[in-house]
Amino acid sequence: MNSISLKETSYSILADIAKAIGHPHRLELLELVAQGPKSVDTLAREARMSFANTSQHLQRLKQFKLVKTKRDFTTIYYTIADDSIPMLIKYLHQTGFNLSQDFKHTLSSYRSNELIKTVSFEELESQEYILLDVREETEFNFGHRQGALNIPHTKIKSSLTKLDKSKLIVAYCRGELCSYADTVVQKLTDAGFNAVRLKDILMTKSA
Amino acid sequence: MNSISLKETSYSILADIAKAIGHPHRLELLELVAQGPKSVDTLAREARMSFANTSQHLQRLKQFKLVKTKRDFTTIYYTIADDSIPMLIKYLHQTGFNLSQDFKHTLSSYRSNELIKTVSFEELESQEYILLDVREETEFNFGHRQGALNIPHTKIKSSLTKLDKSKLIVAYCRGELCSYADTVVQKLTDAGFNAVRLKDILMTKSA
DNA sequence: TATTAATTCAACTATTCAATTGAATAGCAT
DNA sequence: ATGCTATTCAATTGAATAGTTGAATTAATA
Repeated sequence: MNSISLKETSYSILADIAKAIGHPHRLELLELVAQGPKSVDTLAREARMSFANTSQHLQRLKQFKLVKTKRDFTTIYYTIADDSIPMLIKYLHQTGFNLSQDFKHTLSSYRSNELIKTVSFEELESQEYILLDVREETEFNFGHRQGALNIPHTKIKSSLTKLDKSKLIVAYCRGELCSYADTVVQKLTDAGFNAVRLKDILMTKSA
Repeated sequence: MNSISLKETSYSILADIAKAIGHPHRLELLELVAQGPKSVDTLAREARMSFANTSQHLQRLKQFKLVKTKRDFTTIYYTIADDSIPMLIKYLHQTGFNLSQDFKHTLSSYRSNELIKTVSFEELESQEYILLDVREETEFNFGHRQGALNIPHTKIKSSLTKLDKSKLIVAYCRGELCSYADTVVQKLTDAGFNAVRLKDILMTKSA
């Protein structure tokens, strides 16, 4: 193999990976499985895609080795295949943010319009706050930010007594495109809490 | 706009960027323009693509705002549109390396077979060496690693007297898929120099 | 104004990708 | 062996992408 065909082969492999993430559904599926093992049924529901379409996209991700599978009796769980993939998607978000005014502004103006404040760790400084992970318990167990309290977004209303009204509540979920933290911030604010959403995007297993 | 359509819009934008880099030719063109402004003619020649095809791919990259253009009389120069793009491609390389045995091994076994030693900065430690940038002078001027000497790969044979045989020569070019540094290492070794290729991949403007 | 250089656009053909529908498969329990 | 649950596969239709050929456009020069 000479250096030209080597170059062509190598670029083709990289292009295949980029194509694998070059569809909105597959990007979302990857961000979901990065939070922990999930079944096809769970992924289809969370992402609001048809079952067959979800399975088709998962086959493509599997074909290019971005996901791997583990069967538990009749249920097949999909997981992220390598820790570099969430990093790659993080940089894709960064590039999207830098290149696309639509990407940059529609998210922030939506949150601004809904009166959802966002905050980064740097902005929090030494201020006292409760870090609230609103993902499912299985996702929290798979990996979460240090010091976070887990209250799944569906259970927030029935868990208000667990929270201290004197402290700032900083909620996060699966990434910047996940709206569960938005919903939680709104509900907590309505209930008299001082609640904001964490800005930092898609995290690795343990922060 | 509700949160679901916001999510869909945002993922579509990110997917478009991923699709834009989801072709071997476009990946190569991006790595070339990351080294400094280049004309269509130059890009077609360097990448060994037809002129029309090169132009078509550049239009697609421009459509998704990964490149921008600047006209100098009749010549149009293409440049990288944002510094996050080389970072994104760097992570794509990392993911390719982690996921694909072919990607990981064909490059290193090719170099191993051609007796081209590779070395990283960490491995160099405090050893004395000459850092040799073998790209074109225009690329070197656009940005290069600190302390590097520039001898374009086409001029290496006529520049041997510029190099100190008592020192290790560490050559680099545009990235891990660029073979110019391979060629230079071979020629220098044949001429009695102790020459290796730098491992670290695609760099930003100034190291 | 005509010519040249550099580049983009349009049309065509071939190939690949995406969503849906329905069939087939895999594993487990009875 | 049969039935159930969960999932994958195959075929179809339509959309999107890729490379080539040749025409058209843009800018500068004579």
